[in-house]
Amino acid sequence: MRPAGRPVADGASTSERILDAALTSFATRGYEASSLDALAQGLEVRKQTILYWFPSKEVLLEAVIDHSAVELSAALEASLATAGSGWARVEAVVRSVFRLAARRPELLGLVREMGRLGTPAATRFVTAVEPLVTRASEFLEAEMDAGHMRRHEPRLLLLAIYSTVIGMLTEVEVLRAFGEEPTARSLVRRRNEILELLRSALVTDAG
Amino acid sequence: MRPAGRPVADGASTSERILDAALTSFATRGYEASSLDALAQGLEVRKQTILYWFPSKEVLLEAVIDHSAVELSAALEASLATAGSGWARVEAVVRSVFRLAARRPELLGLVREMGRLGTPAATRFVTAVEPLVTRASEFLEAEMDAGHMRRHEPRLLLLAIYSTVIGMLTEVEVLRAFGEEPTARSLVRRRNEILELLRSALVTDAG
DNA sequence: TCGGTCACTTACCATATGGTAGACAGATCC
DNA sequence: GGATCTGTCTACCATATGGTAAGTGACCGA
Repeated sequence: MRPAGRPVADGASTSERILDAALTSFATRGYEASSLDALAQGLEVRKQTILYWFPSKEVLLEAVIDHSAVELSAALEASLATAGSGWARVEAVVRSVFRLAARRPELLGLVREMGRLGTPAATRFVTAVEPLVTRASEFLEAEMDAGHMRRHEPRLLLLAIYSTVIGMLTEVEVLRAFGEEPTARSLVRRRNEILELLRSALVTDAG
Repeated sequence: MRPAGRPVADGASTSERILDAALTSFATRGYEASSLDALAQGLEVRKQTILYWFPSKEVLLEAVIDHSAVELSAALEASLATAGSGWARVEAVVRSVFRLAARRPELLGLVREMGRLGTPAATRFVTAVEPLVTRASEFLEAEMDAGHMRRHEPRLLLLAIYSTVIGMLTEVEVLRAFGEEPTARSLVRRRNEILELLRSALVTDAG
């Protein structure tokens, strides 16, 4: 029995730990399938502690969405801000998405979960990510104008890149279902194939 | 109040209607988030009728998986059996996947749901689809041997194709979240872009 | 030292869930 | 016409769920 009262401040705060565990659970098991009880048990805390920080499960979801959108945006904004232009810069961003997928798969998992969650949640997420999408679109458009890339609708292009990466996540799941745990080597090779696929589809001879 | 006793035999049988509704619900809302009550209500039937045909929710899931695997395999085996070789035949199969995604999105949605469902369910599905995967792998390998396609590990190649299509499904969801209902025109154009992407990545000059 | 706040607890509650037991009505077979 | 089988129903149950109310102890400022 853990005593009541103010806890020892070891590492992450309770609300942060809740957010993190909720993100993982929502992204892997799904929002509706995640129970507050199970969440609390994993955190070695009572369910009411969760409801103290986030007055309802829906509010918790919104907080998870906002938090994730910020983290996602920060990670990608950083790579978007790197120097360079043309394909090199696109490749840098895509590689950072790969890194993000390896380091925080829950983040991309949550994005995938968006389709399942209703319009309100999806809208909230999209709104939070909108600035990032706009920046990326503008960059792509500039590159097309400069003749470095084939002309595409930039939003669709982003979606193509995004869905390719999401697809790679799914691939890993399917491989596991086939009982073949992908090796680090094979994953790296696969990434390079995907990059080559994107490059050949996007870049002009001048790029 | 619908009377008890034997129902009128109008169209699909009850068990088929249950299977179909369950597939849709499992694929869109997820297995755990789908309640038997809600399912029954949609079918204008009591929950116990579902439990009469499928003695537990888990058995229902297994039936849905088996049923879907058969339908999926049938649709793709048919297109695999078409004449032709090289890229033309690959394109025929991919196009049939696109058609399937348009006609029965639940089927591909269930495949995507597999990652969430535990190992038993995923194993069951993979086992049921295994012959199809083997056939497709053999075809791809033969094409590579004949020099029509660049050399890849055929399973990874299938996964690439699969994840590209799954990705396109996700794209539509994201577009909708952005409030942009994709038009039939834009979807067709997108499909052609994806086919071109695959072609350029797979086919050799001799293909 | 003492009241207040903060972080977390126990004690409940209404509802929804998957599942069981058994009644009941129509069809079928003898 | 009665027994039986089939498909659906009503009645019920144990458990799990999201959420409310109220308590408890540690810490803090006056």
